[in-house]
Amino acid sequence: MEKIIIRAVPQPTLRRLAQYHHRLKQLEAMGRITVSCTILANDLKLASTQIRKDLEATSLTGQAGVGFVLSDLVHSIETVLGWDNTTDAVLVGVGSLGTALLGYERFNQIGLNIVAGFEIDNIKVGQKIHGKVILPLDKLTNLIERMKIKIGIITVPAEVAQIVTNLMLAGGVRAIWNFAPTILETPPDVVIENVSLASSYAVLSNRLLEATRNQQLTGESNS
Amino acid sequence: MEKIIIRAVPQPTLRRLAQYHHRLKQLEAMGRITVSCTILANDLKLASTQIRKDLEATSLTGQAGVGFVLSDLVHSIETVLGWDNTTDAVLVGVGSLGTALLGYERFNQIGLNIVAGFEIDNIKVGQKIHGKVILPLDKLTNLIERMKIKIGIITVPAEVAQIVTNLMLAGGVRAIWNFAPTILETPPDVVIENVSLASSYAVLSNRLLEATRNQQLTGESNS
DNA sequence: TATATACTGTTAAAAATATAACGTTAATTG
DNA sequence: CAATTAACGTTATATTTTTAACAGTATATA
Repeated sequence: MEKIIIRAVPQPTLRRLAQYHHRLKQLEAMGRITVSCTILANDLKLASTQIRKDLEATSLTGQAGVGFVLSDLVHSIETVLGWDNTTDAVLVGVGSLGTALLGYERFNQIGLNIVAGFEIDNIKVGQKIHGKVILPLDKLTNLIERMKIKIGIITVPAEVAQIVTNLMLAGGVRAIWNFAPTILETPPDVVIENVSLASSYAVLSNRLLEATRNQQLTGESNS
Repeated sequence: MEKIIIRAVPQPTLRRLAQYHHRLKQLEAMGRITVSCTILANDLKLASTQIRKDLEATSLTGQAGVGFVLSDLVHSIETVLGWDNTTDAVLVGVGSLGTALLGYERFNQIGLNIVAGFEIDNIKVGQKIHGKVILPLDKLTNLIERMKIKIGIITVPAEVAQIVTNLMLAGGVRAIWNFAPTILETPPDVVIENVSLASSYAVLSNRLLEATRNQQLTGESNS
C-alpha cells in the first residue's frame, strides 16, 4: 500500500502565496490570461525558482514555454489558503485598530467576513461602524455558538485578551487572530496567529541601524 | 590580524527579541531583578535553547545558575534593535489604519515617535488626531529634510504608495514601513519592511483548514 | 563541605528553507 | 522547419534556522 504523505505548507510559502494572489488578481484585472513565474518574480522582486517551489503547494502544473493559466492559478491558491469560500469571523475590541479592521475592504477579496464587532464600552454598543453592528460583550459566546463562527479576532488591550479568548473558546471558536501583545492560553488544537507591530518594527529598526553603521564605515569619509 | 565577522542578526531572532523585550518590561514592572531563559521560555511558550541562541545577539552574557540581570538585558536588546534612542518618523495616509497607528501608545516603549501625519484630503489637514498634527502632503518632503527624519510610514492605498515613497525618498528617508499591499521601487540601500494583513491571515486560514480536515479524518467518525 | 539543582555558553546535529543546476517542452523567429 | 528563447518540473546543493547534547559554574541544601 502506498503511503501518501501530505506535508504542511511551510509558513513562509503561505505568506508569499498571499502576495502572489494579490498580484495575480491585479494582472487578471489588467486582462492577462496566462502568467509565468518569471514575470511574477520580476513584479514582486523575488527569485523565480522560489515562486516555482511555492507553487508546488497548489497541485497545479504550468505549461513549459507558456506558464500558468491565471484564473486557474488564482483558484488553486485560494483553495490552499482556504479563501475559496467566505469565512465568518467576530472581532472584539473596537478601539482604533479594531475600527480599522472593521473597515478593511480587502478582507472581501480574501474570503474573510467580520459579522460583528464586540465591546465592553457601552457607548459604542449599538452603533454601526463601517457598516458592522457593535454588540455588547455578553452576547459574544452565544453568537459564536449560534452562527457557528470559527474565527475570532482580538483587538483589545493585552490585559483583557485572555478573558476575551476564554469567551471565544466557550463559544466554539477554532482559530484566533490575535493583535494583542500577549501569549494566549488555548487548547493545542486551536489555531493562533499573533500579529505584532513591535516585532515588525524591530526588523525595520535594526536594519536601519545596521545600514547607517555600514554607511558611516564605508562612504562618508569626511574628516 | 584578526578578522571579526559581524553577521546580521537573523530576522526571526529580531522578531523574537521584540517579544522578549515586551515580556521583560512586564517582569521588570513586577519587581523582578533577574530572569532566566527557562522562565522566559515558559512565559512565551518557546524553547529555552532558542532563547539562549537569540540572546547571543546581545553580546551580553548571563550568569550560570542565576540568569540575566533584567535591566541589563532590556538595555542590550534595545541596543540591538535600535530602541535605545527615540527615532522620529512621519506617517502618510490618515485613514483608519493610519489613525490607529497615530494613536498606538506602545510606540513610546519601543522608541518610535511619529512627529506628524500627512494627508491629501484637505478636510483632515489642520486637525489633530491622537495629539498629532495632520499636514498637507506638499509639506512632506520639506519637513523630512528639515527634521532629518529617517523613517517613513505608509498607510495610503496601494495606488498612491509609490508617489508617497518618492516624496519620502526626495526628503532623505532611509527606511520605509509599508502597510500598503504593493512592492515599492526604492534604491537598494533603503530599508523596507512590508506589513501585510493578508499574509498573516493566509497562515491562519490555511492552518484552520488543515486542522478542520484532520479533525474530520480522526475524531469525528460518525456514520 | 559535599551534593543536588538551576542555570549558562558552546558545539554539534537535525530540520527547514532557499538557491542552483539540469533536462524537457512549447512558442517564436529567421 | 531548424534554431532560439522562454518557460516548466525535478533533483541536488547550499544556507539558514532550530533543536539537542554536553560540559561547566553559581546557588541552595542537607
